[in-house]
Amino acid sequence: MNDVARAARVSLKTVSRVVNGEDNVSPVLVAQVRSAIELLNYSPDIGASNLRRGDRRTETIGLLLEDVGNPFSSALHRAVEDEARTRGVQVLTGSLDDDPRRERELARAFTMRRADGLIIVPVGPDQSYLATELRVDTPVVFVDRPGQGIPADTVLATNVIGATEATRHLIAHGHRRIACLGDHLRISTARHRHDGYLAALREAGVTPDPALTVSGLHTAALAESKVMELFHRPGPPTALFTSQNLVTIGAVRALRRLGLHRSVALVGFDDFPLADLVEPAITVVAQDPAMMGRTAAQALFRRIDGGTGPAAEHWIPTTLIRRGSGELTPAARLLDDRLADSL
Amino acid sequence: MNDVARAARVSLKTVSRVVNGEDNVSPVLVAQVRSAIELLNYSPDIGASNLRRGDRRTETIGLLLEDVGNPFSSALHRAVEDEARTRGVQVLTGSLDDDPRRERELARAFTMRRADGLIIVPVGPDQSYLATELRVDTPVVFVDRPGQGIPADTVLATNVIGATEATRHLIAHGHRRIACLGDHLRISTARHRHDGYLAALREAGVTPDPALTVSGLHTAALAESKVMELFHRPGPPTALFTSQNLVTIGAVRALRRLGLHRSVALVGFDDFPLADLVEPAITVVAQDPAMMGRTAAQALFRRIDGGTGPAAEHWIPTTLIRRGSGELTPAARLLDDRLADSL
DNA sequence: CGGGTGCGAGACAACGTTGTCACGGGAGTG
DNA sequence: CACTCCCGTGACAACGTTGTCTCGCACCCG
Repeated sequence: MNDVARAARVSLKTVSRVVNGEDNVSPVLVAQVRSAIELLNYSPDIGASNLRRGDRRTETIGLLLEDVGNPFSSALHRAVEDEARTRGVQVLTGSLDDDPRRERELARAFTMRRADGLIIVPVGPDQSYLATELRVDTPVVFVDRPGQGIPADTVLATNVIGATEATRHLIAHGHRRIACLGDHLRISTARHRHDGYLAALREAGVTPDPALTVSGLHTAALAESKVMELFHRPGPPTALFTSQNLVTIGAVRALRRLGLHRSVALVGFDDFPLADLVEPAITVVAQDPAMMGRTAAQALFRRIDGGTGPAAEHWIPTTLIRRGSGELTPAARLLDDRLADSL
Repeated sequence: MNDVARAARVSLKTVSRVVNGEDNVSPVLVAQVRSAIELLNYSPDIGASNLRRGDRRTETIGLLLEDVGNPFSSALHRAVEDEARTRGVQVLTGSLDDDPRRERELARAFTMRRADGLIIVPVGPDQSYLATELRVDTPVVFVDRPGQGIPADTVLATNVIGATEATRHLIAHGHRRIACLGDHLRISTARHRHDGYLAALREAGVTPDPALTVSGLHTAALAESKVMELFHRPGPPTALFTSQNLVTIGAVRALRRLGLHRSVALVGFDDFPLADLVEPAITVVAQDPAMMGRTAAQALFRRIDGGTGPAAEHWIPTTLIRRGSGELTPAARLLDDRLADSL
């Protein structure tokens, strides 16, 4: 900027005025400065600018996701980016991989870069570290899972309701032995979806069989092998409720290998691309990750812009999408067996 | 930092020394400073630090993707992040949505934030603007597509070879009327894949039918309708080569609606999740986005670390994955028709 | 015992930018 | 014609941090 001032034969301050589009600079000097900027390929340093400025905005926010590579996270990411873009704000991203240490590291890294705010899909059991790790007045919004130990706006899917609806749907199709497969129950989404499953059973007067709940599934491969196992035991289920993306996919693979994909009903929580193209198409309780991301970003920017008031909870509804796999009845099993025999 | 110095009753410089882990500070003072830092929740400002520092590293890089939400981009993103993580570097991301204006805007935004380097999936026809938009010595790496107008390391999939292999595979299964469906031919990947398709036809002595090349497909919905159209015209193909992810998915949907999914062969360029679960499973020429991202990041960090030498080209090989859809023969069509009649 | 050496610590300037204030001159007012 | 006011411009300090220089002191060697 010094160089620009020299080249344009004006003071440093005048260049600053031109760059920031302030009033009261004569058109002649503006032109001079502009051409000097052009000539020297000058690019303002937003960091140095913040240093001096009163308001301190880096126009950058941090986004801590489970894994930028997975569909749910990347849909969320995209929505946050779109919302940020309308404000000229850039997004720093990081994957947590279920590692609380990593969560903390990233929060620190983004704080050192003076992010204006953070959107977090929390993985650790406790986020109270944020109170000290963050600078005062750095707003945080939690998405997908509630954070613990620090009040903050939170955006959640209606996990219990959605899971209840999924299970109720299976019950309505005549199922009584319904398995619930999901991640560790210490993860709030998995727990809430399991709660919804139990609620629907209770409501229908079905006594839950603990042998039909499998938790701790966090990869498709693991889910696949556990489902295989489930069907090699006595008293297998006639329907599956899979409470997460990867688990659903693992279950589909397992049912296929077992030749049961046309006879065992399946409803998954969280939609995924191509769910409509497999045979049978997969019935799911779809979340709306785009809406969740948009809502979270809007909440964050409201806080960044000085919004006050107690921490809010935003509930994003889920939708049951009937595609076929969830509408199979227990009878289909018998029918299918006969069909298989006839070939 | 001033406050910390006061609280620890030492000079500013001593705090700086402790924070940066420099030698020659007495253990007593180190402890004092540490506890003052703890007490005040002090967090260093990496921006201010760079301002003074000689080397000027923000430990932040920029990543310009097609769309953070699509599987190819997000796999790339993940690999770049992993590579950056080992170096304590954070990643700023942005989606370009095929908009050259956006490409330029983001390059500028990341430059203002003093990113140490940029990894770009270029969309514009010309990247020479980078020469002026970027600060000198900001390295750039292009991925997936070559950039024009500025020399830079480039990471590319073996598009021509992969497309040739895909088409050859279809020819080997007896096909002669093979359609090539893809994005605008001004996009280099689409063009190269089309070139590979033509090369394989030529090699086999098949005269390409221009009516079997459809370009300009950039969404699954558009691809779906164009494929439908293709089969409502006289002389339809017996096999499809789809040169991109979304086009493949659109084609699968179309074939299904037409009831041709078991009789018209299909090989897609670029793998996608669940390609193995649809019926028939989709044969693809898989790219290795993780390898591409890793390679790009490594190249970038080499430059950031002062690596010199002429711009390098890195070619990442593709792999043909046979899953069923690409192994259907023209005869399958007849067989399928008869089967359909018999039901 | 004198002089050199090395180590711990601080003072100060500078990085790129902007807020604040001051200054000079032309226009407008009485 | 003197006075005020406003407009365009520049000088200067300050933001948070670190490189450079200096200083005082303890230690070692001859």
